[in-house]
Amino acid sequence: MRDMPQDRRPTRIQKKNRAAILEAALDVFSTHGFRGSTVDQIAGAAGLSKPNLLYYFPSKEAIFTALLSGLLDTWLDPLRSLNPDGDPMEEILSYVKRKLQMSRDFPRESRLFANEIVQGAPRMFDALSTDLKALVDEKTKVLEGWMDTGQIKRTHPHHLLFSIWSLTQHYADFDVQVRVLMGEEDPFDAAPEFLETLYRRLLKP
Amino acid sequence: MRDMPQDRRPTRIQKKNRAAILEAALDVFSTHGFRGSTVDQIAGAAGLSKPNLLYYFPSKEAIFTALLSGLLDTWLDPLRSLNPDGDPMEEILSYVKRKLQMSRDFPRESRLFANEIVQGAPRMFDALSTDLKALVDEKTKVLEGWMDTGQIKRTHPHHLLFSIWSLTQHYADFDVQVRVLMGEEDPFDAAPEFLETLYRRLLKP
DNA sequence: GCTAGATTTGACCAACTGGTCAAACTCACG
DNA sequence: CGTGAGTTTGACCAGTTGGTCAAATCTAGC
Repeated sequence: MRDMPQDRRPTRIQKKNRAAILEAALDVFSTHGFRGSTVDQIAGAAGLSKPNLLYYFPSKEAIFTALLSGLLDTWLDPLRSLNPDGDPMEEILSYVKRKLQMSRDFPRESRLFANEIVQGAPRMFDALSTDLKALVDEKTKVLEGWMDTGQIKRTHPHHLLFSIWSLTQHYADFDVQVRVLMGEEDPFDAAPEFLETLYRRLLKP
Repeated sequence: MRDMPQDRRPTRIQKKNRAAILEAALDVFSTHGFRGSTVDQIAGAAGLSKPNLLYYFPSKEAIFTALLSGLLDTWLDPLRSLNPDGDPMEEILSYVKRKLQMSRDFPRESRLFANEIVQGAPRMFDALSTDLKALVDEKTKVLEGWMDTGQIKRTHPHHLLFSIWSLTQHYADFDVQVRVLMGEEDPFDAAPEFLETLYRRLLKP
C-alpha cells in the first residue's frame, strides 16, 4: 500500500534499478551540478521513466544526498589509511599517489564534490564540519608529530593537506582545461613523478 | 525603435545599470553556476525588474558570456606579466604571490571560472583553446628556457603551471571547506609563506 | 515646458520542472 | 495457472523559468 519500495530486503529489480539510478545520477550531477540537473535527465540516463525513478527515490534531493553520503566515505578512505606508525615520507607519498589515482579513476566523484563545495556546500556542510573535520583534526596531529620528531620538515599541516587535495583533484576537476593545454600528452603520465618530486623536496628533513 | 540600448555611446544610466547587472551576475553566477541562477535573481540583486534587465542584455546567456569574456583578461594578467628577462625564481614566486592575492581579493571570479570548467567549460571552451592555450604555450617555453640554463630545477612546465593554479585558486574555490577545517585561523595568514617555501624547495637549482 | 528618445514596468506566454496518482502491467511463488 | 505484491506508466498539476510586449514613465536637450 506504500508508495515506495518496502524497507524489507530489496528485490532483484530494486537492487538493479537503485544502482542504475545512482550511477546515472553521478553522471548527471557531476557534470551539471544539482540545480543544473533534471530528474528527467537522470531517469533517461538510467533507462527509466521519471515516475518510475521517483518510485525508488522520493525526490531529486534524496537521490543527491544518497549519492553524496554513499560516496564520501570512499572519498576519504585514502586519508583515513594514513598510518601514524609508518614511515612518514612514504606514508605521505603513498597518500598523494592514491589521491592521484582516484582523480584518474573516479573523476566524476571528484567533480561531484567540487561542484558542491564551490557552490558553498549547501547540502554537505554538515558532513564537512563533522566527519571531515574530525578526520582532518586527527591526521593533522599525526603530521605535526612527524614534524616534531624531525622526520619531515616543518610546514603548516592544514596547508600541506590542502595542497595535496588541490594538486591531485585538479586533474579531475579541471580535466577539460588540463587536456586542452597538454594536447596529446596524457596528464597522468608525468603527474605522479611531478608530485612525488614536489613532496620529496618540500618535506625532506 | 530598437529594443535594446543603441550602439551609440552609452548614457549615464546605461553605464550604471550595465555595471550593476554585471556585478550582480558575478555574485549570483559564481555561487549557483549558470543553470542554477535565475534572471530574476540577478535582476533583484542589481535592483532592477526582470524586463528591465533584459532591456540591457538580450538574454541570460548574453550576461554570462559578457561577464566571462570581460573577466578572462584580468584573470590571465598575472601570467602574462611573467617576465622572461627577470630573475626566474623571483618571477615565479611573484606570480604565485599575485595569484594568491587574486584568490583572496577576487574569490567570486575564481569560483565563476571554476564552476564553468568543472562542468566541462561548455561556454568557455573556445577561449581556453585559443587565448589561454597561446599564452600557456608561450610561457611554458619561458619556463623551459630557465630550466635549460639551470636557473631553476627541471620539472614538467605544464604540471608546474597547473600546480600554481590549483594551489592558489583552491583557497577561493574551496573556501567553505578551508574555513571549516581551519576554524578561527585565517587561511591567508600562513598560505603565502607555505607556497613560497614550497616553490623555493621545488625549484632551487 | 515640450518632445523625442531612453527607460521602466505589469501582464502575459510557452516551455520546463519536480512531483502525484490511479490504473495497468509484471513477477515470484504457491 | 492464479493471485497479491512489486513495478511501470500516461496523464496530469502547480510552480518556476526565460523571455516578450505594449503601454507608461522618465530624461536630456532645445
